Amino acid sequence: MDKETVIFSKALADETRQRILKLICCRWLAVNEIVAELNLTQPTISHHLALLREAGLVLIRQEGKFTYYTLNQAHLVSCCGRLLINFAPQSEISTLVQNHLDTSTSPKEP
Amino acid sequence: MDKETVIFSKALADETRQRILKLICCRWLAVNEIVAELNLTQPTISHHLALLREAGLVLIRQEGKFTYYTLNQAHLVSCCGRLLINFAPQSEISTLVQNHLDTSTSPKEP
DNA sequence: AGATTATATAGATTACCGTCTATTTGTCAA
DNA sequence: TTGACAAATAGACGGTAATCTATATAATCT
Repeated sequence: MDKETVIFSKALADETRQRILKLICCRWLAVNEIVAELNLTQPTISHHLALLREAGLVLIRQEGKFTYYTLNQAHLVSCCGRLLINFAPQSEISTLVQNHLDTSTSPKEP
Repeated sequence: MDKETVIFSKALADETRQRILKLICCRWLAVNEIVAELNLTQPTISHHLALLREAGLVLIRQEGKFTYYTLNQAHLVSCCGRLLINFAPQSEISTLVQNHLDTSTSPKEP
């Protein structure tokens, strides 16, 4: 059983977490900036960020008293790819993904 | 907010449901056949199948007193694609998926 | 050092979810 | 029509998870 895809799906299975991921998709945001965007308390946001961190879905950078988060796109791509390969092996897209994951994880040709 | 990706993720956010999807990935199985494979009661399996049905992840065919289920690969591909486009727009794979979804949902050229 | 701000953690509460047993509904065969 | 089997639904129960308030930890500023 592919446990990783279950962990991944659980991490995404909440509207608040998807809103957070959308916010930090292509940029680094500090926790208080995320709090300012969503209508929730700071501990709630920290809780969700901890879950996302455990799922490997965020990258973290500490800077002074600020902690910046951004979405780990590579891991998300890898997990979506595994879902496609596991559950849609007959789809054309799966072979595309398969090739992509192969070439993007192996070292470059000389 | 993309509600569909939340519904999709919730549907996958359980090990039992992923095991069911794996079983019915490329074939039609009756409920009692699924029950026989997993170590759970028939109502539990029916409950999960209902959730998967509401998420659009299964196709259903009635035949006499048997009800056959199979994984709806097209819908799974579409949802994974939306995850990638939403959350990994900078990834190479996203443009591949984008093109794939465009061409596979529009009518064929004459 | 003390005050202030940023974030994480602890603990409580409430709602939701996975599973079970019991029952209902629907289909077929005798 | 009755009996047997397939599947869905109802209701109960225990566990998990989302949110909050309160507090702890850590860094910065005066």
